[in-house]
Amino acid sequence: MPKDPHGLDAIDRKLLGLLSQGAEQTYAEIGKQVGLSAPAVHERVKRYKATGRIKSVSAQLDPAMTGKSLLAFVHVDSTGWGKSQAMLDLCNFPEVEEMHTVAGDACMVLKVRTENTQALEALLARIYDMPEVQTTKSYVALSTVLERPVQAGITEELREKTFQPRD
Amino acid sequence: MPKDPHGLDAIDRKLLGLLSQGAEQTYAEIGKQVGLSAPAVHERVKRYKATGRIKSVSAQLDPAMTGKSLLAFVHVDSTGWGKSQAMLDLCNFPEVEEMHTVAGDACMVLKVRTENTQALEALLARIYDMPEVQTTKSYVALSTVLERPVQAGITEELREKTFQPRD
DNA sequence: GCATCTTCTGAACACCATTCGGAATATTTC
DNA sequence: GAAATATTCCGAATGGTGTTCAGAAGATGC
Repeated sequence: MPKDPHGLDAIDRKLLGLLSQGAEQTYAEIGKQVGLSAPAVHERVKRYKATGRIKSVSAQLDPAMTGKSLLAFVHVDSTGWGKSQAMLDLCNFPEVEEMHTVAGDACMVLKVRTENTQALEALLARIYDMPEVQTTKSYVALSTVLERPVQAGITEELREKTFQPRD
Repeated sequence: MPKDPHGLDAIDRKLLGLLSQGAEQTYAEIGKQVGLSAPAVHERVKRYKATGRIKSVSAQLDPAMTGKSLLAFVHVDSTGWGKSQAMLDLCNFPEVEEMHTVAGDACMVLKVRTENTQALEALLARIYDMPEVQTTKSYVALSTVLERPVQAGITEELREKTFQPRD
């Protein structure tokens, strides 16, 4: 049973992959797909939750079906340290799904989902109201080719194909 | 029982909100929080799945715990139509979580999660190999303030605070 | 105001998650 | 290398929960 550098064996990766794509099968059915009995699957899943590998099990909502048809990434450029209280307050909007501080020519990147362009405009107006905000750049999604949760797999190829310093 | 413009009443929104934040409670417990019996909750949830409001119920993995410590948004600028086959092939990498075509000064926005900077570099090298790709800009996340799935709520304030054309 | 459709509730059932002892396998230790 | 320990697994039993059903309550339409 060879273990990954992250303490996961092949069955673990397969299990996490299956669970991340749908946690509605019974443990017996899942077990059949990985060659384990139901209690064995249960034990492993319990461990994933205890160790934090599985953060939560939750329902994925369809954005369009709940009034969030428009997706946009908003880059915010601000003077000084970007993480102001006013910025953190944006997290209270259900329209704001992600907020990251980034390296690059923007201070923060927001992923927001609004009902339409008007609501996005209103949200942007709110952002511009902050005194420290200098510029925002919005990238409105025209079509989403792919959107999925964190995947279990890793590409070995990417780990190998790196430039090795010569000694 | 007043219905939203999206065919959802107050209980629906509350239910979807609860389920999107954790689908591990029993129907009886959930029902208690919204003032419904277990079978009633079950019926509504079944309807959400049938109508596509709930896309799936799945486990959320911790990126760091599965070897994806680095988060980056990659903007790809390409000549011609961005959605080439080579670009679509990137979806096969578990490191690529999102791919959108956007309006703005970039053609596509990718959300990628790699083990480290080396793996990101290898992925970028792969992108640059495409003949149509002109430029890429990467925004590496230094810290993630907020990251959560699609929320059920909508901010009424954003709908109201829009500029009304005068007639 | 009556008929129809929808949605709820409580009880009954069937299924599945969960627990447990014991066997098999890996890991450590001497 | 073999004994000792720890880990992981399976099969069977059980308690809890999802699920179904019939009937009541409510909403909707004519």
